Amino acid sequence: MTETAQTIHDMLQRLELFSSCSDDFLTKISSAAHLTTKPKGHMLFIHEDQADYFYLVKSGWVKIFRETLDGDQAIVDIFTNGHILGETSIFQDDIYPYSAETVEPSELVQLPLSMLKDEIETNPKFAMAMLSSMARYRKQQDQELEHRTLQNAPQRIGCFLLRLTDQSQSGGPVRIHLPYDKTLVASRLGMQPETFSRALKKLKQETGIEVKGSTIETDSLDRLVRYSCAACTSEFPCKDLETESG
Amino acid sequence: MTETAQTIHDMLQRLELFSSCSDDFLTKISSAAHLTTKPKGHMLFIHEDQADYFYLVKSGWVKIFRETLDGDQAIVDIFTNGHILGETSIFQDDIYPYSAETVEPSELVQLPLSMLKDEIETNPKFAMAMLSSMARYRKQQDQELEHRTLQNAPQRIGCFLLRLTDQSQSGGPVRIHLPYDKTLVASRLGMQPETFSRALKKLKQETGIEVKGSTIETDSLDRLVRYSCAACTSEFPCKDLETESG
DNA sequence: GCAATCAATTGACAATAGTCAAGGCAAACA
DNA sequence: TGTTTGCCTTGACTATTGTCAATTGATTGC
Repeated sequence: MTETAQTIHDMLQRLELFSSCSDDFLTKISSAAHLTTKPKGHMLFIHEDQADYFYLVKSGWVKIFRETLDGDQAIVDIFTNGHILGETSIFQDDIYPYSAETVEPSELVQLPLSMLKDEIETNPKFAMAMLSSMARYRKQQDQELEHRTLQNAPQRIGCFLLRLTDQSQSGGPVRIHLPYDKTLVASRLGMQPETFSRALKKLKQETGIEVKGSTIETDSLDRLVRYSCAACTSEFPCKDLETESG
Repeated sequence: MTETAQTIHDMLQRLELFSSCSDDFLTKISSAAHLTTKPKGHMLFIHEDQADYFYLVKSGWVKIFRETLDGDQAIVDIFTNGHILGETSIFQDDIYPYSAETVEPSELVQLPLSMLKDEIETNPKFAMAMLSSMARYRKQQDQELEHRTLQNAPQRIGCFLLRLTDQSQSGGPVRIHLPYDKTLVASRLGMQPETFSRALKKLKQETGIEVKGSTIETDSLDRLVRYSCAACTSEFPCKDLETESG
């Protein structure tokens, strides 16, 4: 096994999704995989293209989105470390259901869908893990839709910030760093950049957070939680909102 | 096998999701199932309750939703004939991820989750069918989120109406009947009843549809498609938007 | 048949978010 | 160092949607 293959093997092994896979399988798929570094703005695949590979994000950020004929786009999600994307195309006649593009310089592992399909069909535990991952993702997307329905712009931003924090540690001062452009955060939350800018200002007034460029600080998350989670059906800290799948 | 069990058996057999299941399994789960008729407004289960059963809708309509402490609710989806709901709780520690309530008088089949779990773990083809169903549903929810982002109220209504039509037959006059209250359609589309009422009026002006109570008529779908699908990433007719799973 | 109830519509107004245009700021580059 | 570029902010305005209140309309039950 090459050094790269070994690296990929170790990465996969650490993912919960692949925890039920044999070492043989991991070795085989790792050998067929490619690890690449892509600059910001690289298209991984396009909506409705023929799908032969799925991707694992090693580092960086990748947005998945769809766009209308006149260039308007809706961002479905933005993934980072340990998330996979494009894998659902094996259930969609090998057609990608969305487009994917790096939004920061990113390290990506390209893996053959055919081997994933084989493994699902032959390893019941893996199929179960896959189902589990999809159910978790689905719940997350349901919540996303809920937020669009019940939360206004400042609340959606507050919720976004909270999800960037380590929710296990509460109390005490917190520093949050936006992982990518504000314009992109805006789009991820379904609003215009101008709205984002003004809504962040409002959030500052309402919760006393400090905004310095792409860093947000606050003495305590309390006020942020009270303000943002008021219009939500889940209580803070939101559980089950982590998933590897995309 | 009782007569009811036989009825349920036959229903399940006709669903794509269960097409890979043995007759033995269908007989077994049908015998453990209950077929009930519920009036409008009956709660099937509540968000975060312990989940022991999943449900199949035989007729009528069931909304799945979540609500905040102050009673605001977000409707995730509304299901009818042949759709199942509550089944994802087996991947969520046997906790229902949303609440479910009938919105029309409905015939429902209550089925034990434990047997579903067994079948997934022992029948790889069924696991695959389950994955397939979830992937399809996921794509549909992604599109729902996209619509909230890109479409305005009249367009969302137009799109909703189009999805109620038989999209294979095009051209010629069409009559569409709203399957439940306008208030509920509004909520399903993430808007207030007042907004729905005004948006429907606007849609009428823009596309020439005729609105009489809960019946909508038009000489041709052309104008409706042109107006509603302009802000969408999929072209009409939208494929892959049908699923049995919920 | 009539009251009661709930759904739906409408008007007037408020709040929220989007659009367009103009600057400001900061990182990157020559 | 100065310029360029792209991101971000701000102002002024518009559009869309929400809110509250009143009314109409339709359906149900007595």
